[in-house]
Amino acid sequence: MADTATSTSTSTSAAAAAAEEPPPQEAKKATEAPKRWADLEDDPPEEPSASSASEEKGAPELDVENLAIDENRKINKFLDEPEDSNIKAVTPGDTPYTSASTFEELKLSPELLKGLYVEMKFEKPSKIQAISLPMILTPPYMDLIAQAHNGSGKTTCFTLGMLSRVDPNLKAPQALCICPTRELAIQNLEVLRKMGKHTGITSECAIPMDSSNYIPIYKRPPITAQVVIGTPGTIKKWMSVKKLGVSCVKILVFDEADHMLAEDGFKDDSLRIMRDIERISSNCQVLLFSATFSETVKNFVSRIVKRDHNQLFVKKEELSLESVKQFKVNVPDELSKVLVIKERIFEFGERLGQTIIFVRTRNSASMLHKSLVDLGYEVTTIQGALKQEDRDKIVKEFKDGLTQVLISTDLLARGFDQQQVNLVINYDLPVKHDNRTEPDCEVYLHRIGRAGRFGRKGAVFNLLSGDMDQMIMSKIENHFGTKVAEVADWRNEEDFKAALRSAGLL
DNA sequence: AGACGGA
Repeated sequence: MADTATSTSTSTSAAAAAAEEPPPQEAKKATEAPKRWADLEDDPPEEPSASSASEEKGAPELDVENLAIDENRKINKFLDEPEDSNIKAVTPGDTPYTSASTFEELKLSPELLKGLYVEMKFEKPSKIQAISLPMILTPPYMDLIAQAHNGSGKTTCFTLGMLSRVDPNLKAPQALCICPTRELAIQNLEVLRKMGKHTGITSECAIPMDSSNYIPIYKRPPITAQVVIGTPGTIKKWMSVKKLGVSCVKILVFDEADHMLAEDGFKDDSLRIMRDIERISSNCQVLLFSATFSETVKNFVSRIVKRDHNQLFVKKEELSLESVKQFKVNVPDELSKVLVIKERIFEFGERLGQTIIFVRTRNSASMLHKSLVDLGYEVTTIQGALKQEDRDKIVKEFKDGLTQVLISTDLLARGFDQQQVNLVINYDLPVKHDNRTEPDCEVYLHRIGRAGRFGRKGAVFNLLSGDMDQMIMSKIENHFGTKVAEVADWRNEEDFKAALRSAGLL
């Protein structure tokens, strides 16, 4: 699996190691030796303005806050690696974190190492893991805001963090992870159970029970699982009826944190949970993970966590995955979108791997579903109004490879990990809920990240009908500083072939 | 609008 993303020595770090002139007897291993980030500051000189957090260009109005937060921090370097380039690390003071080139360096338990190597088949930490895990696992266990590319292994970071900080002998909830969807909670729990298989650590999913075997929480015994992963409503509920005690919780994770802490409906519950836990368990470590943190959210969340915290950020221009080729397809009207899918994409059949088609509303999900089924295609559709049993079934069928094409609302836009997905189709572009003429660039990035997991090849087709779509698309391109190639003629099969070929899918 | 709950 490419999550074991290689490279511990890069051109920059090798150059830096050479520059520091290690003692002769160690020279041979110089590029492998653990390096303090501070050792790497002789990297390509940063612009003077980049030496403080105010380097965020075009945001002078944020400077005061940024400086207040960051003046005692140190920007260590712009890490430079192909698969996860330019992660900017900011740590308070001089905390000497060492990037971990192996899992052994992290002093994990033998049981956990076994899970990593045998169950997960990992070899060494990916970039984001190498940087974030020492921050997570080293006392004084500071809070962390971590941004990293889609499919780069964020889940492993916080899952490993939770598993290694739990005391196996203490039978009480010690780690909590909060996710925006039930599907993501389930998926994260599956990863944690697999990784922690040999540790004996217990875990439970905090999502609403399906109607069939429903037992109200107040009739159930208190939760004793050591790790609890779930959705905010249910976790809040369990806490409020005293079935989920948090006095022993020492690590609290927000997956898709920008969404959890900024979005109405999530924000209140998330903050409430965080405050309640911090009141009872004062030194609880908070980890915020996401592929996206818009400037405003970044600013907001850095004030939510403790003043002394670590940050890892990626420039938005560097966030689009190189391995996933994006295309735009101009079509005359909504109806021809179905034709494009039918005649220009489905014609390639299973050669493209699995496909997710994103739509804006539940309604258009149903409509598109019906259109494609009427044309004789086998597609499934998932959205939040379905019964949990049906949601589970559809996800399972897709993950088992039994279905090829899945229509989804933004329910699956974030975090959904299915490595066989090579193609993402934006049937509707992601737009802001309060202003549909503006793109939602964060959602766009998450959607396209469903393809090309762990560095695999992938393609995205954005179906555009009309001037509005084209304008929104160009705003997305401007935001990420990318040029999205155009499929010249939607009726021309060769144009699509060429696109898919250039994406490496044919 | 869609996700989160639970009335």
